Amino acid sequence: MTIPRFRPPQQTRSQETLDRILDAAERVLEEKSFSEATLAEIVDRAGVTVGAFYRRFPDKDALLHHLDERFFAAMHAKADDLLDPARWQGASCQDILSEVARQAVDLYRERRGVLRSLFLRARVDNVLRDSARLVNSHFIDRLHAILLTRAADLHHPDPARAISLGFIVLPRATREPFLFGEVWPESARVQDDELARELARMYVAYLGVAEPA
Amino acid sequence: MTIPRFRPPQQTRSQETLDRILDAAERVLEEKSFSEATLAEIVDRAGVTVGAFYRRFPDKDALLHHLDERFFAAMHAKADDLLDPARWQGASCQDILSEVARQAVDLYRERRGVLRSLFLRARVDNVLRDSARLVNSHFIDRLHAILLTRAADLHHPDPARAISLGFIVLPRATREPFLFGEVWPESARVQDDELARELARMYVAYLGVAEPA
DNA sequence: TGTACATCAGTGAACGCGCGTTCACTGATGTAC
DNA sequence: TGTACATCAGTGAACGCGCGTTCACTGATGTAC
Repeated sequence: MTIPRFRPPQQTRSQETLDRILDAAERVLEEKSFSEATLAEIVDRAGVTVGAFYRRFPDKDALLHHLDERFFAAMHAKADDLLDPARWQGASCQDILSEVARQAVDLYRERRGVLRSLFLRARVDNVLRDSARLVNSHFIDRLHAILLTRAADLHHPDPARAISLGFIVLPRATREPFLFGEVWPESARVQDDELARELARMYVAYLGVAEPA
Repeated sequence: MTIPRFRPPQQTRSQETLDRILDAAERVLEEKSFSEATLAEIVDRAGVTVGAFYRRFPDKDALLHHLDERFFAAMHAKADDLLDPARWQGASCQDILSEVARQAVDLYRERRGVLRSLFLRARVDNVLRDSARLVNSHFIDRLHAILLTRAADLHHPDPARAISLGFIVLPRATREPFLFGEVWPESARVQDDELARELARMYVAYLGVAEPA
């Protein structure tokens, strides 16, 4: 696994080219895996030629690493915003987890392309795997900080652990159809709203939140 | 998507060769994706040459379709066995779902290689996608048949739907780390036993099974 | 129970296509005086 | 405010490697009489 390198642009012209390449790449990745997506197609959509690509990136892999940096910076910020304790003063577990589930569904629907490629590549690329772990770790820490102040309401024998496990299950259950397609029969198809609602319900039930009287 | 073709062997010698190729393929797929796995490596491990491969299969894709047939036949049989109503006479939801969760974890650990390839390919190959849907449909039907006789115990507003959704979440939550690797930090790592136990607990809690007094 | 012939099984060198990468070149932008 | 020069940005044809696929061939197995 090579450390991703990247030559920063010196002129505004090249910054625009760079953005166009990255945007084009994301668009191609909506439909194709990273190895199916050819450089020819990407630069074509960006309206440049291969030479322009290799002026910015040492190789094709570096493109993915660059998408990774952009993406995980955004995710980190999202964790800070969504799971800010101040935001949830006086809110119930139910309130919090409903919103978390909804955000998760939206995220995976909107950025399925990049996410699929980053996710699959993380299996064999240590750089990508580590950044995924870091951001997941960040989310779990912040969720703990919020929910554990409500630990008295949770009837699971090990609330801290249950918060972690529940938060592992949530994205797994959410992203699969967006990233890899629907393998369930028609009758078991789920719309976004129902999915978010029921996953939140499942999480809440699992934690053993006391029913409001 | 082409219909998979397969020339059946006429001599026992060639049946052995065929088995060796399939076994070798499964072994290679433990570590690599289907496109990373080269025919050269597969036939090498099988101790034959490419020509022997092309005597049996029209192309590389047909290999995956053949693995698919073997695998989904086995899964169908497993559904019949595991979810046989007679087997669960007098058992609680808790009993049933614990066993289902345990079996799911075992399955995905043991057959991760083939499953990963079949799963990823199902996104773009209608034949594979349809056989996945069929077997999933079969599992859900049988689970309904068993659990709905206990519907009176379930406090979820729509028990039938909850059974379906819970059974969609279960394999999603189970297979991800086996098929695609662990993207969670050390502290959130889960062993097989705990995973199976907690997923069963989650499923039961979600259905709203009445606590035993 | 041999013998002749047809069919099946398997070999491995050669082919060719796709795709990432290179490189000699042209044009654009910035800088020194 | 021009002019000369250096550096940056981008072009696109050509290269080469990897890998799926083909094919002329040898050897093994079955069948008819």
